[in-house]
Amino acid sequence: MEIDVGTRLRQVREAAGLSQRELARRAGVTNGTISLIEQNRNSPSVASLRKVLQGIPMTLSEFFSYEIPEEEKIVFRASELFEIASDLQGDSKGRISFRQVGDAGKHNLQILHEVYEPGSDTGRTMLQHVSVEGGVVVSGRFELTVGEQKFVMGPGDSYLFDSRQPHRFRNPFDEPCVIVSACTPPYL
Amino acid sequence: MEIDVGTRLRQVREAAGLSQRELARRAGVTNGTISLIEQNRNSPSVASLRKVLQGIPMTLSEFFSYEIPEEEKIVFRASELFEIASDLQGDSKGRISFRQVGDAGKHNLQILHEVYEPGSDTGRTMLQHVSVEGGVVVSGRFELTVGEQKFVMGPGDSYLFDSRQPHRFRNPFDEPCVIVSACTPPYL
DNA sequence: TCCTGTTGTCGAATTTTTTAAACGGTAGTA
DNA sequence: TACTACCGTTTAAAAAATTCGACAACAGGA
Repeated sequence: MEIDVGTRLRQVREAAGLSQRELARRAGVTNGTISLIEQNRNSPSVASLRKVLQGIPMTLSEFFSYEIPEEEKIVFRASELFEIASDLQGDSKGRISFRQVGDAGKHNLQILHEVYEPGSDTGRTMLQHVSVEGGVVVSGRFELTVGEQKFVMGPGDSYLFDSRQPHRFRNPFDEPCVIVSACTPPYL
Repeated sequence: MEIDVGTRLRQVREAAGLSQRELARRAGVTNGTISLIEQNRNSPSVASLRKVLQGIPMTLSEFFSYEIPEEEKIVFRASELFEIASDLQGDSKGRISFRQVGDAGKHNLQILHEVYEPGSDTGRTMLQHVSVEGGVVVSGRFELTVGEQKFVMGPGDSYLFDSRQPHRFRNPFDEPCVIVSACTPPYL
């Protein structure tokens, strides 16, 4: 369940030791606005909430990161891994398989069993998303491009980088490549 | 720097493979609203943005998590994986090897190449930490205990759970077991 | 070609948020 | 007791977001 925005704002404002008026002054809104938001009498626009949080200061992402734990399925058999959309192969000849462990969104951790067939390629338009990702090569070889850099990876080799850097996976070799990767937060 | 809300929404909507109307239907808003937001002609209220994201689905926190990139070492050769302290084997006979990819702390994502020799065990005092962890069995078998539940895992099987639940890894079989696992935030 | 369904955009009316200014309450000081 | 300074709340007008309905563009099928 999610706590309401008003209560959350009151929490963070008070944690910052600010009065409604003081925060309003720093944020460039009126104190009335903050009062109404905290009472959940209106739902702030993103624009104004952003301004308000700049007065704390706090990012929108931090503001909204409050969740509760829960029980879930734990073990997923080899056959139960969920094949996620891989229509991103673009101009690639070989197939790419992305099989996901469990519900990545719920846990904020995405673990994939990836198979790159010979000739496969995530495409010339580089991937980019807001995550951190890494992996270990289980078998085969592949070519990893991150930003301007190219790497050829083999069994036991591994990588870890900020996914905001443009990246691309390609298997120009003649044997399939198997990787176990992790990504947080998940990339759909 | 931050990308604008409209562009971001368009990104995630298209990544989800939804049209404006389809997303609108799922979210319970009108397509016009989504059109205007994506053009940055208005700044959605938190209430409506939340509704829209539920149609994706995506949390507000995820939606707003985009920040600035950085340069780092990316690739770690098989020989470069760092063996982290494994004095937790307790009463275990076989050795456990935890080899970490890169600097887990920096990226908030810990990826391990783990080898459980026959007879190895993380110990009777169950592990517990504030993380989410998951992994895929590359070869061999092992026994996973989470809370009250016990699982025997084989090649291709995987797991994903909240590490606050007490857990234990054990290899009572007569062949080594290799796992690639991920944990966020890292568990030292 | 026409028909049908879909796409994203746009204008006018409606609804909601934001502002600006006032209100009552509390605490400290003289 | 006043006075001052601050607190959070409230109200009516102004501003902005949302809806509703229509529009043009495009694609596929008959």
